[in-house]
Amino acid sequence: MAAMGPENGAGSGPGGTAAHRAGRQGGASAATHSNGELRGQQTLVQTHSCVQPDKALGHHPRTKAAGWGSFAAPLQSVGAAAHLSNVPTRAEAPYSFRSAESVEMDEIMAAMVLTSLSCSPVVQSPPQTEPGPAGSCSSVDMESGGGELSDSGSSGYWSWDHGSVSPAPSPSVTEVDSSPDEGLHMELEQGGELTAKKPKSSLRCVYRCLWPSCGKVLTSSVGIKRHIRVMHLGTGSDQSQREEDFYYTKICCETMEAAPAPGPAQQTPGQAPPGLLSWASCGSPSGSELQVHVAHRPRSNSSSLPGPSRPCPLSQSAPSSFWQIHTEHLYQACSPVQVSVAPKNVCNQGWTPTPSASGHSNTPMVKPRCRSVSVGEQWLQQNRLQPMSASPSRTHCSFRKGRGEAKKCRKVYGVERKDQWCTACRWKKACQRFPD
DNA sequence: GGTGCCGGGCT
DNA sequence: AGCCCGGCACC
Repeated sequence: MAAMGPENGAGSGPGGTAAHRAGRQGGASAATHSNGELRGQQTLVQTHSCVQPDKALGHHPRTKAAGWGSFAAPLQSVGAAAHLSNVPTRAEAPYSFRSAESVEMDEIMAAMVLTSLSCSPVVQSPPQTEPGPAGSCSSVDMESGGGELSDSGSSGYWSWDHGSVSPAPSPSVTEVDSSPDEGLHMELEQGGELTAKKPKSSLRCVYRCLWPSCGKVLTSSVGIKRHIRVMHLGTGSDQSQREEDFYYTKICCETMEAAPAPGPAQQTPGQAPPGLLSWASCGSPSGSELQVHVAHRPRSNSSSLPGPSRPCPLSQSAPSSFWQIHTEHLYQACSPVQVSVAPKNVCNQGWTPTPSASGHSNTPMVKPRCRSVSVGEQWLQQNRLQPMSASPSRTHCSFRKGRGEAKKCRKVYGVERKDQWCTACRWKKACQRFPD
């Protein structure tokens, strides 16, 4: 909340009005003590928040990191500002008999809910409104950036193992439950639930704690109530028991049956599949709800990346990129490159260059034998085309590749500098420094 | 002929 | 595993 302060003034964006109205709703709901009425108010909040991000999306220019921040912050702040501005209104409510402390907490919670809910539809709207890859990517970062504000970090939301990457996405919705602090990402799921209806799915519901900086997700309503009661509301008062419903949200995850090949055939490029695909590159679970996460996952990976470079919808060969990186040095059994998904130039060239950029450029560093890398070699490494992304079968196949324009150590360094060749070349093996 | 590299042998 | 080389395919 403190971070929202400076933004309050600037929160009068295009979406500010809607958010403000949502804030009013949220404020009212916060003061309301009837659960049923609460739900009704929350529904209204959701309705408003569904509209608002679209507006905002349409008007906010997508820029780089500054863009995300500047967008996400207003989203957050708008709700908070709107809510705070409505405190007097709510205070005037005839049934505001709570203690000041309780009211304050309600305000916080209302702001939290509004903020999170207003952010959620952003996930889906970008692919729909802006089919461009940059749009889809940017929106992801943008909204997830907003999520960071009220939650603990960006990368720790999801606890699946990136190391267990498999080219084929495996359906595992249960991983949602395992994450200790999803935070707003669950709202993202919720947003996905609102708009992204997938064809066939089995419904599965989880319950997320809306308490600030908690975000605990449980699979049973009883459990989440107990969690809220014990962890947040404290023992006892019937009031707190009644408010349990307000401090958690039910999230129905539609577990879509795993498609063997999540290809672009089912959906148009630039929509959910991009996220799914790029997500698949990260070993993501596949699921209608999780596709929303997918849209975020790359952010966490690419958050450290400078600029607009981020996974793009074209990342269909991403899995194979991993494969290549891990099989690239099989001959000498070098330590596999820690793939930190560095989608440099990904948006421009698709996925295949990525492995070359990350894998090969890192190769000299990973190799046990240290040597200086010439400029020409660096250029080769960076610009080498990989018409066919290497697949695991590549190491098995013994067919001879055409030489083409491949530059090998012999060509690069010449026979006179044989000591600079890669080991494989010196051994008359397949060159590992400049693999095709 | 030069090159890339598979297959195999040697240490 | 590291090293070396014969031999083959490709250019």
